[in-house]
Amino acid sequence: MIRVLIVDDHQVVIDGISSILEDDASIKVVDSALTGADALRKLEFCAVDVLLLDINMPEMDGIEVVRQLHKKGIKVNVLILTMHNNAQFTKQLIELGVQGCILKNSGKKELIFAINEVSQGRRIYSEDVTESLFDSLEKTQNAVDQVQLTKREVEIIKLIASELNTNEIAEQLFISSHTVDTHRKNILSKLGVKNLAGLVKFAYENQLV
Amino acid sequence: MIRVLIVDDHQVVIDGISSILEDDASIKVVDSALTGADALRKLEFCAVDVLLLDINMPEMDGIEVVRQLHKKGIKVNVLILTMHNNAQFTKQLIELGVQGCILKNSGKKELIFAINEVSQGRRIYSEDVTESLFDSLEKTQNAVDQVQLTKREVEIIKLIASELNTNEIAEQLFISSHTVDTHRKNILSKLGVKNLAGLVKFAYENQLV
DNA sequence: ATTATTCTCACTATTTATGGGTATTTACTT
DNA sequence: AAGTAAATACCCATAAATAGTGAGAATAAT
Repeated sequence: MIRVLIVDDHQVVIDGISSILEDDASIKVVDSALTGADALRKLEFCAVDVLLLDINMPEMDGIEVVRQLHKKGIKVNVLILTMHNNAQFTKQLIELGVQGCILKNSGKKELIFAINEVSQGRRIYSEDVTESLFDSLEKTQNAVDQVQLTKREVEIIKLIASELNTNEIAEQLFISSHTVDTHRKNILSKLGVKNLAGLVKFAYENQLV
Repeated sequence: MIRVLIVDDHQVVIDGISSILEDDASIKVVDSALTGADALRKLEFCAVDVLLLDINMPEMDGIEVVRQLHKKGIKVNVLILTMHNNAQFTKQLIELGVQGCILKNSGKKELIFAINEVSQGRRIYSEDVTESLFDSLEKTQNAVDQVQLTKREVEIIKLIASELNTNEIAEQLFISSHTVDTHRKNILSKLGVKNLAGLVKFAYENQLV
């Protein structure tokens, strides 16, 4: 028997999902909450296997709820319900260790299947979601080929990104610090960024780290 | 009929894969190459639907081959063959727009299926691979919770990462630049990093950007 | 009500980074 | 042989960041 707690700011959604899950003998909706705060409260006293969590909620959104769960040391399998399919968002969820994420327009079968998987500690991300994650990862590249950086410049970017200053880089490469300075200037102008921060950003977005 | 070009630095692997693919009527191995450079040469004159590409090769590795393909404007569906299952690596592949990636110890069926999918322009990443990608994404978080940053500090980190300097941040937040300076100092010491570069790195690794 | 944290501001001093030049040597291309 | 790109090096000047120290005011927590 899988005990589920439903969290959504709309009672109709809660009722709808409840009625769907009622049909399944292996799942029991033990409680529900209309706010994140309420969910956290109930999770402290109520044994729950799967937390069915809406993302878009006023005041405390789903992500914040998960963060609080971590802070309080409450361990529960989380299945996120979301309407949109944003990649940046998905990334965050995965990084938070959320077990699963399905779109709100998923069918009854998908929902029940997902709850079962998540309750076993397995990961479930609907195809649309992973697809959008891949898409977002794809975007980043390209820039490094657009900008004509020399080998030496790439080398120096990496060293800058690893927190070395001009002198340290000069020592490591056995060249004058003046030369490193020149390279820095050229890099900044080639990348069209204002300062070190922009440089490190570029390094990150182009996997030079 | 799917035309395949096999690239691997071991002739035995090429022969092995060839013999597997021979059994399938819809796939034809048109040629093979033992080095990345040779593969690039052959791709210019030979019509190929799917490039079956080994990653670990001396001199020019698979990733570099894909980069060169982009540079030369050669468009071909790439299916990567890999032995290990490294996440950082997978990320790079996805970012390069590689259609698929399967482990060398995959079975015959998986391989043929993957080639078919990739030839249609669809994406195929074996489960192990995506799993490891998820794992790596999960690791990054935590740090932001470990370090006790205040709201203001997080706010300032974001502004620094977007290439604003101290004065610009002060203007934007309607506070003195001295205050921003103090925050910067506290942030650097809390994060235990040496300079701006380390700060921006932290921002990136913790999705504060 | 008291404590603790956070946010705020200031001063000095030093180190680093940035922006503007110029110039030489090497290696590769045509 | 001439031209070009890359790596090297130096100068000057200014802007910005880092380090150290101290301290008042607002807020949240107990």
